[in-house]
Amino acid sequence: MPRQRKKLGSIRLTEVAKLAGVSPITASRFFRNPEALSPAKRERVENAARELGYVPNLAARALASQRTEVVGVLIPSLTNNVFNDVLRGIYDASEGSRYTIQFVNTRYSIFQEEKLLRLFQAQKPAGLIVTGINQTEASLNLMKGMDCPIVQIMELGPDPVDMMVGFSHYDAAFAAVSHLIEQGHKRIGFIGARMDPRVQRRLEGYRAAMKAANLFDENLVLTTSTPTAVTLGGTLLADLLSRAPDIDSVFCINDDLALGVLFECQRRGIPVPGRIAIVGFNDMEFMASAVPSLSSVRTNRYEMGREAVTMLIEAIEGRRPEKAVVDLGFELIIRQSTTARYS
Amino acid sequence: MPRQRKKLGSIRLTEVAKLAGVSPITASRFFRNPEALSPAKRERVENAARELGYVPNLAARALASQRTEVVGVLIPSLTNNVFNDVLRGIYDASEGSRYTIQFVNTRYSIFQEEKLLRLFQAQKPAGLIVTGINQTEASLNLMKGMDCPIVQIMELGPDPVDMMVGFSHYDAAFAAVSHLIEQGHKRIGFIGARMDPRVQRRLEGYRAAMKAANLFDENLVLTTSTPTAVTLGGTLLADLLSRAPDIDSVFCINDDLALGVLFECQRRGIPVPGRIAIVGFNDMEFMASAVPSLSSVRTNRYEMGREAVTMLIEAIEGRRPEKAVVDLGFELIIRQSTTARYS
DNA sequence: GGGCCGATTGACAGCGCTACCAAACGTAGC
DNA sequence: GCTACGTTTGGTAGCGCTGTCAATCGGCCC
Repeated sequence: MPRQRKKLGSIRLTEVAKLAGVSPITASRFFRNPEALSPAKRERVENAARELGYVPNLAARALASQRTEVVGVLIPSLTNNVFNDVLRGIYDASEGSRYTIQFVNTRYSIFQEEKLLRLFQAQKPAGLIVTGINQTEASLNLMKGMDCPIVQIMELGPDPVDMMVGFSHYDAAFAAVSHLIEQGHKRIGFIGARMDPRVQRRLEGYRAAMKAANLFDENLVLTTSTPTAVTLGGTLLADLLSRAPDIDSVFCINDDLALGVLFECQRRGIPVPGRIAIVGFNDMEFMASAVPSLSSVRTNRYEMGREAVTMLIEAIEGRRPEKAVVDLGFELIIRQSTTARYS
Repeated sequence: MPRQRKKLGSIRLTEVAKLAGVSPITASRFFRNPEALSPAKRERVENAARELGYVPNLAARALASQRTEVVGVLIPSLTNNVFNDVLRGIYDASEGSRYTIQFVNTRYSIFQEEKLLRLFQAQKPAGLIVTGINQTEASLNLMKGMDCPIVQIMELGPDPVDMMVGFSHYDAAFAAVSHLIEQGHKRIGFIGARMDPRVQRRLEGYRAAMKAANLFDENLVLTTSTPTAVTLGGTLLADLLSRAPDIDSVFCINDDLALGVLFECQRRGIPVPGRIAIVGFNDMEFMASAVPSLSSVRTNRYEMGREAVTMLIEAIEGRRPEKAVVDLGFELIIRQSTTARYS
């Protein structure tokens, strides 16, 4: 005796096929590769689908085809505004494509990342976007074993798992600090928070630029593992000033810290840039508005997201981009906080 | 003749069952409702699964069970930092649960929202979180027809589709403006951007408070449909000043605008709060850091995300929360920008 | 007209899991 | 010991779609 199963009222592909007068498989093809149908049938199926309001069952499709149309995105933080912009680029560029973005938060933990990677692996995603180049050995093996394209974003490195879109944090920091040096600054402080791998590389860039000019002094470097915040910028400046009162400028590893530093200067009546010059990193929108306007290193975060998805989708669909590694560069944006000596 | 299908090497439930010496269906039960198994078998299945590194195939599960463990989230913007905090709360609270968050961006369009809702409907999500209470008629019907719990977030209204977590934007704005009035301000400007439904309600709150004090003047209200930005705050203040040079304070519908207003005042040498007092909205982290520190209305965005998911999951699992509508309130945070007359 | 080839179309089976019911297994009461 | 009842376990079928290969069709050349 046949057991009754709750029959969902939703329209199946078979119904569409019946209405269109074709076989189910032909209807199926219409949704995956319309070009393969003769114009007549194509139109018939299209009309039938529209008439019935057919929506494919993705679970069934995934089960039958052994793959999904999900692009997994592993991002270390939702608090850090930088990733907002990246995500926005990712979502914008994926819109209109057949792919669905599924993003997860690694919380700056490579072990969490590994765990999530394992989860994704089981889901057989169409592609993967991962942040950075510092993965665990196991994660790297996992990624190499997955037969889907992968883009590493945010930075560049010598051994891409597959593809890469980023820029050199080292070079960017080097350029920012060099600018300060050119402006005649000698006691350039470094203020860093969170200290994730990319921030570490900015520190290396700072160190290299300072050493090259024979200006490096460990006392000028102040870092903390605390998550970044505007308020923290003020606190860190206070700490740095008590340790090295003679600083004449500060390189902040992001704009929130830079803004906090500016506010702390205002609070203490320290002229910016007269007494202390400030450079931030990322060039968030508010940097141009501040008084004085704040110099920063513009990074192409939105474009990074866009480019990563675009490359990924091309690769998924068999059109691998010529260049597997894309350097989106950076731009030093010089504003009043490092030039005008007006205050 | 049997057609060969690419046999994926991944371990299936059957393998686990075999190793554990139970039937597949028993193994299946272990993952969905371990309590139903006898302790002995439970352990056997658990060990077998661990040994084989079994990960369930979600597509097959979804197909067989006719439901997914996906929670859909419809958010109007990724640019607006407010939604960051909400999303963060959503992700944090869903972590550790079996549910996966799938979020989409409506771009402040109720038609885009309707389209996405339709998409979700086909996916049979376990639950849904939607922003606000202004949906199209079709969207509302769609939602009522879906047999999954739904939480509307960000604001409150008289007719919840199902559940609601938010606060009164009207009351919050009313409180902020009343505070300015109490401080003796009479020419209180209103600066608004984007003007989405929630911002509209803040405008209504402003209008009501001003009218109640007999201070309302249409010339004091400056709005634009442009997306919000710090720079925009400065521009809008400039516009407002040229239209109503006698304003003694400004209520900004968010903190970015408030910061822009502060910067513009600094640029023009206008003392804050001496000549112009400023109140923002949301109480972002930087408000406390600014010089002078900026008053604002604290809204519980992170908690809103958390609460929404928590209620949703409870409801999905059959434990409907007692209160279907949760008011998370707001708090007026008074700082120097509306009190200290020091500058 | 026949044969060949590429373009379309279709039949069949099965992806991995769970809903449904039935059977087996306790356990308590008489 | 037997029945009654609740608990645990298993068998069967099928969720809706697509991979694989075979069959059919149409056009073209000789």
